[in-house]
Parts: sequence; structure tokens; C-alpha cells
Amino acid sequence: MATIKDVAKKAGVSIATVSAVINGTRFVAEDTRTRVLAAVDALNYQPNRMARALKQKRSQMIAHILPSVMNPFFPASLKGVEDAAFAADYSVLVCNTETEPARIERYAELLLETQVDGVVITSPGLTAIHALAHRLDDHGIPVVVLSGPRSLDSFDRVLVDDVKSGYLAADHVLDYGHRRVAFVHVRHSTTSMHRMEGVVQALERCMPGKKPALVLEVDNFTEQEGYRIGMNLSKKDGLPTAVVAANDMLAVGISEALHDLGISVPEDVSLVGIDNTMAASLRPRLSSVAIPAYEMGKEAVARLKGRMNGVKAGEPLTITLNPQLVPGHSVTHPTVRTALPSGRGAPQ
Amino acid sequence: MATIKDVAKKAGVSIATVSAVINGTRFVAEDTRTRVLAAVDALNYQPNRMARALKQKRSQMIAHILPSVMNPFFPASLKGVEDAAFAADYSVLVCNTETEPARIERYAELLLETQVDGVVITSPGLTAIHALAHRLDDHGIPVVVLSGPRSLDSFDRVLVDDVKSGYLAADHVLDYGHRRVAFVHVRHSTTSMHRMEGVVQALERCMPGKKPALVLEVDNFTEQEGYRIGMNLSKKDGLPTAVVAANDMLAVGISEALHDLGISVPEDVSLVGIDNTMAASLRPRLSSVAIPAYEMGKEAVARLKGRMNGVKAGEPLTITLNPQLVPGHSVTHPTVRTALPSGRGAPQ
DNA sequence: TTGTATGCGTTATCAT
DNA sequence: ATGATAACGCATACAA
Repeated sequence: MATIKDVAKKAGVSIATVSAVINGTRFVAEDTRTRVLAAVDALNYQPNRMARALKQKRSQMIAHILPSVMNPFFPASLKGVEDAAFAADYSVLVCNTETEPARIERYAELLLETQVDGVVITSPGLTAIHALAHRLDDHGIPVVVLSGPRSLDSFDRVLVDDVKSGYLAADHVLDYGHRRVAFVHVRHSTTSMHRMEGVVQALERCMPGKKPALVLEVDNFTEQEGYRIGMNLSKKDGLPTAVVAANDMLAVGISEALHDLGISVPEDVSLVGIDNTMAASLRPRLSSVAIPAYEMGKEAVARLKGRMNGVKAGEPLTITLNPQLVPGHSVTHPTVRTALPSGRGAPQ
Repeated sequence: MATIKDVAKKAGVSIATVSAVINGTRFVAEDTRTRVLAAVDALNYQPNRMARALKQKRSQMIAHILPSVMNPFFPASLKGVEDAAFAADYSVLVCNTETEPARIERYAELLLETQVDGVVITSPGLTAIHALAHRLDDHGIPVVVLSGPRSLDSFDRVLVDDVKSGYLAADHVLDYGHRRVAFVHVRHSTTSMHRMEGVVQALERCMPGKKPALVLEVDNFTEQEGYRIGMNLSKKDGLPTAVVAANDMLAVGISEALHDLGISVPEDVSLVGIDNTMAASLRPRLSSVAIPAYEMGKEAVARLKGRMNGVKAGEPLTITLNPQLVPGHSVTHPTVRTALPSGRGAPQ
């Protein structure tokens, strides 16, 4: 690889001049400039980012920490992050934590060693994540939280209104006349908690003082957990007429379980998801609440850029984007047979 | 950030000694070693990777070039790459090209500037990709091709037997008695071409000399294209009894189109995908041929490590992994009405 | 308008 | 067994 020295020699100038023409950091006569550029071209010179980073103490790299690249929500936000970073000449380091504390801690070290300029964190609020965020912050590395736990409130955040997401989902089935609505909640997830809150609000508004939503708990946002709870859906107080799942992957699992139980969607049970990541692949198409993951990724990097370019201090900024209901075909009116014990005609 | 100098001062030794104890690069007395480690601990010292990279000419970073993070196949391989890289203390730079030549070219520059130690390329065989691969190679940067075009045959490759994938998919429906089999092919994709070849082989073996598969062409591996072709499935020679899609995303789109047309899977038409990425979310569960994307990612990094540690020259190595049929519920026996006028009982 | 020289934080060579 | 010091490739303060 040609170095700046080679270019300088070939162009018959000093390395300072070469640096100047490359970075436009000071005036340089037109003819020398062209000589330099010619040399650059001839030698196929590429500035060494490591050297530059060392000198400038900026690596032009950001990291994106995410719990799992297999949940389709994250590739979407990752793409947003990558697009924005690419446009701003930053590289993106992916850090897949699988929510394992050991990996998170290891990544904390790594990112510090790598001198990344900023970090976008998407993750449930594990203590390891809190430690990581604060550790980065202590070293002056900007952190933006994307759709994370509300407890990370001393950082810039790009959030979506989770309460509203839950509200929209529940409201949708209520609109269709459902009154026995179940919510499938993920334990220890603040996101899920907020979504549940929205569900509860919608029910309360629709039927003041009435029995609240039926809540079923699972351990994480996976299809497997959805399947598991789906198989047990009728165990507790009998089958609900509508189910709101804390996310789409759960909904997929639930749908599968219902299918295996011979219960059909939406004829017997209506189903709504949140995230709108898998809607198209479910038959019938899943009604879901879309979260603008891609935009959130872009926005997160925009914030990061702000902080990296000097806006050191100042109040933490929170941007909240809006979820949006995307109706599919998994919700319909409750049928007589599931509503009442009497006369079960097949209302075809 | 504390530097090696600070540590040296605090421990009352030279920086050479500190470096030695950190890297285990030479003997150092037990007591000084402990003093150094104490200082490291006290100052929370983290070696600067940029400086190290500059000196050693190795950045401990690899890049993963992929066409789109939204197709679930790629997150799977990305995870394999990331896992293996993480275990070997390498960071992963994601380079999402969207198969846009401009982005690919820009990434070529970037990777050279960043001095990545190796690159895993997953991509269709665009000329920009060829250029990138050879350019990296010219600079001595190891390249491993993961499931890419066969034309990149001067590089190490981790492939899957695409012909066999197609064969397995077709064989599956043939086993069920289907004789009118359509293949949905993606134009300009060598992967799709090989899969088609497998389909053709299976048909030829099953019905020598008979009319080959019905081939329908689309422009890329997306659900949208699948939907489009699905709506036109019966246009050409009438409805086939079974459809093999070049990948799962296409299958999802096809399934959706069929649903919209009132044609049910598998009662009216059997459907098989390839990749096994979305099987679980389709109802009925999609029968598909699994590609070991995760293992391929791991294997690719293993090869990369080999090349990065000295195995400079030598024949390009190709590893071929095996696809595997994963039956779902989207395939069944052809029904009388779609099959032949004469007597085929509905077996079971 | 351009060149010289220093230092960024490491590793590695050469001494001692 | 350990210390000085040069060099990695670049940006930049200071000279000229």
C-alpha cells in the first residue's frame, strides 16, 4: 500500500502538502494540487484510517449493539443505522449480544479498545447493558438508545410510544366488538410492559370498570414462547375472542399453536401482533402495529452525529416516533359460538 | 483514557515491559508482572487498537459484505460470521450493499482504507463484486466467498450444493406423486440457476424424456416478485400441481397470491421453498430445503483465519455443505381434479 | 503558498 | 530480566 510519503515523493512536495490537498485543510496552489492528485491516482493511494484515527482520536466507526440479529425488527433498525452511517462516512461494527452478560461485557472492552466514536444501543435493560452504557459515557463516547428500556434516561433516546402501540392493537380488536381480550406479555421487558399498559388503557376506556385484559406471561419474544403459550391459551378462564401479542414473533408462534389445536384465525380467535415484521408471511396476513425501525435507526445515527460533532453536553434528547396500525386479515368480528355458551351455529 | 505510558510510570517500569506482560511476548519477573497488572487494573487501562493496528498492520477487523440484511438468510450467516469472529477476537464490519454498484465501490475503498484483515463476501456475481474481490486480493487481503457466484473461483469458498437443493425440493413433490411441477427462477442469479438445474435433474430422473419443469421467471428473491408471479401462475399452460420456489421469500409471496386467488395450499397446489428461513411463519408450515447459513458463516471465518495466519498462497479451497429437506405441511398428494382424468385415488 | 518536525499509542529491535 | 528508542502513517503547529 502506498503511503502519503510515496505520494509526496512522486509529486515532489512535502507530506504536509499532500495531506492538505486530500483533506482540503489549507490552500494549495492549483498546479501543485493537480500534481498531487495525479500522484495519488498513479499510486492508487488510500489514506490509512488507522493512522488517521490514532492521530485524530476519531476512528470514524460506530457500533450497533443489538440483542439478536434473528428477530426481524433488528435487521430493520440495523439497516437504518447502516444507511445513515454510510452516508456520513462511518463504518458500523455489529455487536450481537444474545443478551448474554458475558458477551456484553466483552463488547464493552472491545468498543473502548477500538475507540469507536459512538454507539447505538438496542437492548433490553439488563444490568450489563446499563454498565456498558455508563462506561462508554464515562469515556466520553456518545451513546444513543434505540427503543431500549426507559431506565436509560440519561442518554439520548429514539423511542417509539410503546403504550400507544399496545393501545392501537387493543383498540383495533375492540373496534371489531371483542370484549374478551388477552395480552401475551414478556416478563421483565419494559417494552412489553408499556404495550400492556396501552392494552389496559384501551380496555378501560372501552369498558370502564370492567374486568381488565387477560394477561399471559412468557419469558421472551420468540416464536417458541408464542407456541408454548398458544397451546395453553384456553387453560386460563377459557379461550379469549382476541389475542394481542407483545410482538410479531410471539404472534407467529401463537398462530401456529392455534392451528395445531384446530382453532382458526380469525374465525375462532382474532390475533394482533406488534412490530409488523412478519405480517406478510402469515396466512391469514397478520394485523399488526408497525414500528418504524428503519427510521429509528437513521434517527439514532443523526443524534449520534450531533453529539460526536461537539454537542458534548446538554440535556439528553428523546425523540418519540409513532407506531401505526397495519390491518391484515387476522382480525374479524367475534363469532357467536365463542362469545356465548348457547347456540353455536357455524356463522360462515 | 490511560495509555501504556501511564501504566509504565505507575508501575515504575518501562513501556516495553508493560507491553511484554500484556502480550506475553517475553519473560518478565513475577513481581514486576504483578506490579504491572496492578497498575493496569488501577488505571483501567485498555490498549488502543488503532495504535496497535498501525504498528502491526493488522486491524483485528473483518468485513462482511452482504446484499441485504432484510432477507432472513443473511442475518443467519451474519450471526455465524459474528460468532466465529467474536471468539477469535475479531470485530465485524457490516457492509450492506443492496447490490448497488455505487455502494459496493464505495465499500471497496472503505475496506482498503480501514485495513480490514479479511472479508467474507456474500453476494450475487455483479461485476462490481468481482472488481472488489480482486482489488482486495491484489492488496493481499484474504477473501472468502460465502454462497456466492461460482465465477469467483479463484477464492476460498464456502458453498452449498445448490443443484442438490433444487433436486431435494423437486424430489419431495415428485415423491408425493406430482408430475406437473413449476420452478420459479430468478433471472441472472447463478444460485437460482443451479437450483433449477437440480429440479430439472430430479424430473428427468423421475420421468425420463418427458416434458421438463415449467419455468417461471422473476427478477429477484423478494416476496413482491413471488406475489407477482403467483398471480400469474395459471396463465402459462394452466396451474401446475406443485411449485418449487427458488427461495422462501418467493414462496411466501406465491402463497399469498394463491390465497388471494382462492387457491389453497396444499390442497390445490403444493409448494416448496428453499432456505428454510420462514417456514415456521407460514400457515401451513412451508416445506423447504434448509441451507446451513449459520454454519457457513462460521466456516467462512475459519477459512479466513487460516489465510490471515500465514497460509498466504495455495490452491483456493472450496467447502461444500449439504442442504437438507425440512418437510412442512405445504406439500401433499396431488388431487384428482388437478392431476389426471384417470383414476388416482387420494391415498390416505 | 509550502516545508519541517513532533506526536498520537503501540510493538519490536537493540542494548544493557 | 528490563530499558531506550525507532517506526508505523498520518495531521498539525510552527517556520519560512
